[in-house]
Amino acid sequence: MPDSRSGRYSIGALAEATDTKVETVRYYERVGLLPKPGRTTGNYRAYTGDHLARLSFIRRARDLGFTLDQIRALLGLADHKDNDCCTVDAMARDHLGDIDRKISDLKALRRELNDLLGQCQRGTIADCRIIGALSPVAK
Amino acid sequence: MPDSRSGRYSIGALAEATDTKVETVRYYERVGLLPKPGRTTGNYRAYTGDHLARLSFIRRARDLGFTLDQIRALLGLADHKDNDCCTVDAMARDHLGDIDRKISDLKALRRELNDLLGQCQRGTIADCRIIGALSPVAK
DNA sequence: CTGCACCTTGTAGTCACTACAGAGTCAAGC
DNA sequence: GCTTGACTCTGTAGTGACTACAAGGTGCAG
Repeated sequence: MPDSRSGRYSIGALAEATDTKVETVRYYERVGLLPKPGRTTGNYRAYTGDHLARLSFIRRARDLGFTLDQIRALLGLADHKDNDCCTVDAMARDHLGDIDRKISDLKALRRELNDLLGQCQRGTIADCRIIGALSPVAK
Repeated sequence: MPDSRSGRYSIGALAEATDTKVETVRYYERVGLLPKPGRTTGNYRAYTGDHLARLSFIRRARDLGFTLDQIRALLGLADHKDNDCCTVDAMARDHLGDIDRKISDLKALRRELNDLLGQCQRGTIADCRIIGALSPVAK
């Protein structure tokens, strides 16, 4: 929770409010995703509500699987409120395509691994079908 | 293709045969997944059929999404042919569970992103639903 | 003998963090 | 005022699984 007098957050408070590790908050600052906050007399970072908003955006987008580069782009777009939002839409659409590809890859993988598992006869490694299926044709 | 006289492969030939980059083959050697091969007079690596078999195993397991640590374990098990294969089975089963979790996570993500996309009105960023959905409640 | 493809080692970069070490700050309790 | 403990600071290095590059050596065809 923010210091009631100044409305400012310590790094720990900001981290907790956004379910982020303190180190990660500093990391976002280092790579330029989160603007450098002011400092207290003791050189502690003092964040504002704007920082909280921005960090929440970043975390939410990360949860949705956007990369930090994509988020940088989204933040850039979000800062120009009079642009039209087709670019944002296109980015989300691209991302959706990526996710669809990943899902179908994983499903194929699942099928294959499951087939392998169905063949386990609980014998010795020498006739283990899983090891066999992973091994090359013959050597 | 192997040198016809010795049945040995250069690193490039091994890489090509297993659809692996040369650097990756050297990387597997460095991290102890692939045994160090013999060398030619000119200090080139000279691989045998055993190396080819082992690298094929590694690549196939990687394709199936096993981590290098898991592959290390599988290779260790595969080397003791009289062990029973329940351990292998359990590893594959665990891995299948991981994959199922990933698939359902991605599906949830997909739903969420798709809902967001359905709301695009092609207006300005100021009323973009995607940006809005990513942004925190109010600041 | 010249060119070129291939190989060698070593090092550093990628992504998105995460984990430390060693020091400083701050507030509460005694 | 002093101690304790939680918090914060900077800087550096580690993770996984590669990937890229530099600067040099090797091997072979023309």
